[in-house]
Amino acid sequence: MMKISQLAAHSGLSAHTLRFYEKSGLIEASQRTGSGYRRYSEEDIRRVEFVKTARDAGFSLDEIAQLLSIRLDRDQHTCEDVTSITRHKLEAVNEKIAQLTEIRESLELLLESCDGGLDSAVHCSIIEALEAGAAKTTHPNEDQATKEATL
Amino acid sequence: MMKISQLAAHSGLSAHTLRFYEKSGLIEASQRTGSGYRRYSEEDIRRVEFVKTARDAGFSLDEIAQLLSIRLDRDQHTCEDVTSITRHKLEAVNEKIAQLTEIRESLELLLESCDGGLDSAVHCSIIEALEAGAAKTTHPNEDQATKEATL
DNA sequence: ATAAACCTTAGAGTTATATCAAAGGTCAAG
DNA sequence: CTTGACCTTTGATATAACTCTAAGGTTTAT
Repeated sequence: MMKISQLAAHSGLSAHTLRFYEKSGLIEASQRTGSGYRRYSEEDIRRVEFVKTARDAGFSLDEIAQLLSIRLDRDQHTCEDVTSITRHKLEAVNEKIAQLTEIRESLELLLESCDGGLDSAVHCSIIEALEAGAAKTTHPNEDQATKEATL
Repeated sequence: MMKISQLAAHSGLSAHTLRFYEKSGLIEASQRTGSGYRRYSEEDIRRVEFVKTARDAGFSLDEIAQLLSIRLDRDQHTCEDVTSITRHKLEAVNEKIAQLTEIRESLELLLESCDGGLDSAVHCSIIEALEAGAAKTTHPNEDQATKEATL
């Protein structure tokens, strides 16, 4: 039976974060000492490790909550339930990467245009490019591009 | 001289956002009507366009504030000042992309391991992988990986 | 003249994920 | 028995960039 600081050291999550995850309904300490200290059982610890692993894999706390409820009640769920969450996550990640890649291209274009020298910025081509509205490198998707995939 | 809603339509930023940018010190309406309505001059409008373009290029509002102050006082700054901001941004974007790419790999690995069928998740290999601690695909960089590039 | 559409402000709320602070109770060692 | 490390709770703070609300004043068109 671990105390919270031991579990923190063991899991790589801070005691603060463990309490926060508990408040969020992700984990719990199945026992308390008489004075109210949390005691984590082996099972509790495995759950915390699951959360940590899922977090490292990129899942949000909400998604982890879904995965946990599947884990706790496996025979009422299908593999498809799990892959669905994972696929959606993967799509969101891919979308975010695509956005950032566009931004990277914008920035690289800006940098290419400017020597970066130590002389005055009076004719700095980056400033000029931003004044000329040179943001969108390629995609002219004004449609409903406001998706913004929160990730 | 435009009113705020006209500038909103023109710039693609909402009137709310324009007021928010003003409060943040990025832009202003150089005049007001007797009743207090904002009136934007051509110069004001160019500044708003600059902000919008820079935002679309991926700069944060803080970074845009820096760029604006350079733009307003070009001969007191060098191209290096501008490229420095841009390079740092590019580095942050690259780091974020690298993180997301690792996450993508984790997710793809998880998906590969699971058929995603409609049968019970009792033996779902994704759940099992998360229980086994299969998060980190490659990089074992435990060092100071807590950089977390806010972007 | 009245209704619709527009404008103003200050300030609160949102999202996600923590992180910290305050005020105090508990435990182990010397 | 005291000191220091640890634990508890509630609730505030942080980040970034909005987004919205409330309560009210203005403009324009019919």
